Amino acid sequence: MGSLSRQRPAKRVTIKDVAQAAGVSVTTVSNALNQRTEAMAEPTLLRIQEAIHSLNYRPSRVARSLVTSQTATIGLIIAEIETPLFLQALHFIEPIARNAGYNVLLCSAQNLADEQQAVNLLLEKQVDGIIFLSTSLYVDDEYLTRLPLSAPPIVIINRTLTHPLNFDQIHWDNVGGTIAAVTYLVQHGHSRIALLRGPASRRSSTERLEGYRRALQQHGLEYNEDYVQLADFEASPETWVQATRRLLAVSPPPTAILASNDIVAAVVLRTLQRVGLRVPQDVAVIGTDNQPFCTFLNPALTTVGVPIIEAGQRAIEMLLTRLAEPHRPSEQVLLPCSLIVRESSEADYND
Amino acid sequence: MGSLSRQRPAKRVTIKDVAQAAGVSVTTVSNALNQRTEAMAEPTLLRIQEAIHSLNYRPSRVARSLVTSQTATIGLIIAEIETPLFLQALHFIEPIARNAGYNVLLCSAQNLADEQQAVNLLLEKQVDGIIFLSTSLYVDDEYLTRLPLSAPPIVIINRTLTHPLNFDQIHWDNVGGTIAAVTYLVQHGHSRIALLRGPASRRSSTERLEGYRRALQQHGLEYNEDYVQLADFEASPETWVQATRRLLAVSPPPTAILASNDIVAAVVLRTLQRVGLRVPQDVAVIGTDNQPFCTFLNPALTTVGVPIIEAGQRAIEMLLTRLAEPHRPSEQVLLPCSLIVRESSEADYND
DNA sequence: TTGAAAGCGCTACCAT
DNA sequence: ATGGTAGCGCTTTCAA
Repeated sequence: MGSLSRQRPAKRVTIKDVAQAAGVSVTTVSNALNQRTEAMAEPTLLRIQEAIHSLNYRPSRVARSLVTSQTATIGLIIAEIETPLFLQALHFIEPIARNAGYNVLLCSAQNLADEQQAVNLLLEKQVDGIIFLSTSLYVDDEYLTRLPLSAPPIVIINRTLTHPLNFDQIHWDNVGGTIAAVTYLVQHGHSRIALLRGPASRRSSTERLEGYRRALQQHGLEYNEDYVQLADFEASPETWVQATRRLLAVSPPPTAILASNDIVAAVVLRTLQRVGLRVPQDVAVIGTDNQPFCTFLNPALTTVGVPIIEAGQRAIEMLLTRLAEPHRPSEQVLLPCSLIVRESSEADYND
Repeated sequence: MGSLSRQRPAKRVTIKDVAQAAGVSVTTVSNALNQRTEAMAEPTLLRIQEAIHSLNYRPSRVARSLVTSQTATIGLIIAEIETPLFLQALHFIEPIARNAGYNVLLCSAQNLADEQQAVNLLLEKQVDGIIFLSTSLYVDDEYLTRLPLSAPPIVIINRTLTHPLNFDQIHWDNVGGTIAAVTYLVQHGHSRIALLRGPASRRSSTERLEGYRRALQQHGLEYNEDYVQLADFEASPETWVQATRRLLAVSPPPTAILASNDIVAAVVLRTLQRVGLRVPQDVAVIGTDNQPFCTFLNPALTTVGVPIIEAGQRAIEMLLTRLAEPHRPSEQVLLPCSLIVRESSEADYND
């Protein structure tokens, strides 16, 4: 835990001090603090408020939590805190939680060990609920089956559980999103559609590849492995450039490229433009994630949106619902990934 | 506070249960939990560990906090949580805090009322320290002069205080950053340098305008008000396009444009390219903030970096230092804003 | 080497 | 309409 050796400059003003100053009992002060004022004499309440003011008193939630065993805080364990997309979810989760009277205690966790430590900590701090915002990397969740009975409710976003666990869960439909993108391209006359796939270690990459294959099949197009190249979004941009060049070297070259995420797509855009190809007239480009910067690329990037905001909102709402109704059956939600059409795909083909 | 009416499914296992199971006193268990094991008999310790394991016990930090009056958590009040740049600071603050044994409790605050509420909450939750990550909007901080003596130490990032308050503070040098950008442009042969300024309500915008004027003067260039247009980054992108067009309509038009932030710069880039101008050969463009996407624009964007990461790191470090040494004098840090040269400015001029 | 008991600041029950 | 008091789960003297 590190060494927490420090003296607070001044002793805290307590409910006792307030009671004494107002000439009432602590019970009465407590009642006043908790809006149990119906049966309270006006002047008493006033004296208490006056005492609170003049002593600059703030009730201790720590003491309150000890007796109520509720902390009014929710733990958020975020795996990919370096990804702006995931961090962005915070922007929506925090206000909803706050409006419901909860604060968010943030823990980032890069791996299983971090994650276990975070969970332990949140249990020790007695948070009222936990949200996992996960990567699509496979993580062993065996330890989650051994939580104490007193553990708070848990909501899991974007994670395939490896053990039977009946938590509330939220996923998004990577397969469906990719199918939507391919279908859109086919409808605009494309038949030579390439996929820059992400690393196989990610469930999301696998699912998108799956969606790509299925969509081709649906539209009676042949799967050509030359049109599928690895563009690992964790590797260097130079590798994405090379992957793009490999696609362009195929004969005949693709007329549309699905990129493994929006950053890769931006680099693809640039690579195409630098060899003199026009987007979308010569090649259409579609990204993945719908990061904010998509709108101001040149051309603005068409992309398969990951519903991270909805996921964050739903997660906190599900948690609040469960807090209100602990015994309701657990819920599984699959959010759609929808195609957001912008300029980088807006041309029709005939070849 | 909302209504927190809920029963925990199961009673918590307490230190008492552990003591009983191990056949020792709670004191001894407490000693074991807090590594005071020097004078402890081996078998006793083993029995305790065994009991902890089999009961699946987690000590309550709430109870611990009540007696130690330390919570091992730090409050972060973040004004512009919607800005990826500010959110990004979290990625660096959280791990440092965690390594030092602290968690981060997050509060977003859009205005003064939010902020006051957040501060009150953090005081009630008895966090060990508070970091303010502020906008450059002017906010009244009178209420901060009236905090109770028991209030924890505070570190303030990016805020000009309106009242005498001796908190640790971190700023960054917007004036210097803009001077660096203009100087760089002058050295590359530019003399017609335009500024898309941000809204006057922001200190940062005012400071950048100030830096622009000073730099022109330093280099013996005349201030031409036609070269200064408003591009409010809170307004619509269409207004930035118009501001850019106004600059291009000036005779003679500028050969370089400093944008109010990177997003505006991206739109400027696109606007220039769409009227057939090449960047940087015809016009150089420089952004502000150094957001991650700068690197994969086409051309990659030269920008004046805002040291948000360093600010976050320094803030948490300053807080930890103060926690260790409460009585050290307060510290004021001014971090440099340095020019990050990329492709959008890499051409020399002679006209 | 271990234990008993006071007390952290509050809530909640039971009195009056 | 208000108060006394037990007790939340832990740490921390002080004693044994």
